[in-house]
Amino acid sequence: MSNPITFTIQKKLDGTLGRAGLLETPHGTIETPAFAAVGTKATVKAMTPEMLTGVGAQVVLANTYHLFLQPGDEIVARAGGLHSFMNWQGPMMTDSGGFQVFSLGAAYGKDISKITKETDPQLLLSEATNDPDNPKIATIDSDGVTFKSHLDGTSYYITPEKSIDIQHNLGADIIFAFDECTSPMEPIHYQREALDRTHRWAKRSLAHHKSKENSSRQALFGIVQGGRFENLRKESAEVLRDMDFDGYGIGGSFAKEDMTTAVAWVNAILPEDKPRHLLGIGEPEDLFAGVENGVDLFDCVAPTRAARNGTLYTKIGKLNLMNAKFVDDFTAIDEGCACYTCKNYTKAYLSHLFRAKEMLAGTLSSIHNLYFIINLVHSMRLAILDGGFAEFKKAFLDKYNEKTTI
RNA sequence: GCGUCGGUCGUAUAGCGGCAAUUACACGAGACUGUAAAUCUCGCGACCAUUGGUCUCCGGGGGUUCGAGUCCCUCCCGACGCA
Repeated sequence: MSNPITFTIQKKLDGTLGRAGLLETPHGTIETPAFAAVGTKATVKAMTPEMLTGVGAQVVLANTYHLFLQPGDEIVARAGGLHSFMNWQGPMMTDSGGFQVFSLGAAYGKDISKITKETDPQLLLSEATNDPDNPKIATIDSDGVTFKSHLDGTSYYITPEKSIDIQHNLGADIIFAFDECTSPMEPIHYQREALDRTHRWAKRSLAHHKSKENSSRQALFGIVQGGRFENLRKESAEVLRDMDFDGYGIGGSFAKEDMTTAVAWVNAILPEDKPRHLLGIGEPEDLFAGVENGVDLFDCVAPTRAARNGTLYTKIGKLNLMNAKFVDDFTAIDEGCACYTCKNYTKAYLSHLFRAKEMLAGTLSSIHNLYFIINLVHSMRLAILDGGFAEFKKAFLDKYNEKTTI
């Protein structure tokens, strides 16, 4: 049986874990490092597939939980799979629903997300803690997770096998094992327990996947967890390394300063010849840190969500287009940017679209932000290939972090 | 001319004796990292301050009251009705 994907390292970044490579999938080759556009519900919000291509997107990540609820994986299967359903012919991935274990569980109704700056011990809440004001809608047991649909309240029980079955119906080129994304606030005893569970689920996901014919055309990535703890992260990398996954995801939510170290611990252990995907990471400084530490793939909602909310990336930092000062600023969003939006529109126009609540605001902004982030990661790849990574990183970040008043 | 109902923070509203005063929108700022998100949070009379305080404030003027956006008188303005 042939492998669904092939990963080739083209060049390594000297003195680091970084590398540039080619990841061949049934729907095309991804040049890595690469940034995947997030299309949770089989659409990158506000964008058509043609726009995605125009922005340089190579791969789209959709979501198991959301598509299972709506429209249902059976419908997607009858449509011929995600690619034909959403008219995206390039490579695709699906997340397993593991993130929803976190976002609809421990994080539900709370002010914690993928990267948490808060280190307030008040937030040291165990997953087991139940806040009566915000009853979580995902509850974990040793076998799987009960989700109460955020759409209509119906309860569904998702096991590792169920997640794989759904992902087989969805038909992405790369799928992920069902895991538990934990909060960075969890104490070590809970991380230990959750990690053991994630490892059991990884094994079950893999066994179930391998038992199906789909495993010849869909690759399965196992997901490393372990919170902020070095011993757990390393153990997780070792345990998963010894299973026959096609690649690896690095998951968990982090305190800001923990992300880079966790990635470095893990990637020093994971097999070098398999691709690694850092789940849900996407701010420029984090992308540099990921690439240097051996990450090949990223995905993040930040560029598209921020875009819809009026925040645009530029070489000199982020801009909130809702600010009064942009109302009559007739310059491009990001001077010198080659994207469709920057070539054709001004800040004043985008500002007007946002204030007028016109849909095009989200579209034009998403085009720019996705182009910006995808192009940034692509530039990192080129810098690895031509040997100028360190210089590129310094030049970019110096300018990006320079607090300029516009 | 008579009668009725109304005039409150940019706009629209709430308020029926203890109010710097409700709500929405607008406005100002901030947040957003495997999408419960075209969303959310905060601010929106002024000046000090650490909790808090001082002043100004509900069309104008006068009055009743410990206390008035709220009650009374009067004037101005608007809508409607009758002439």
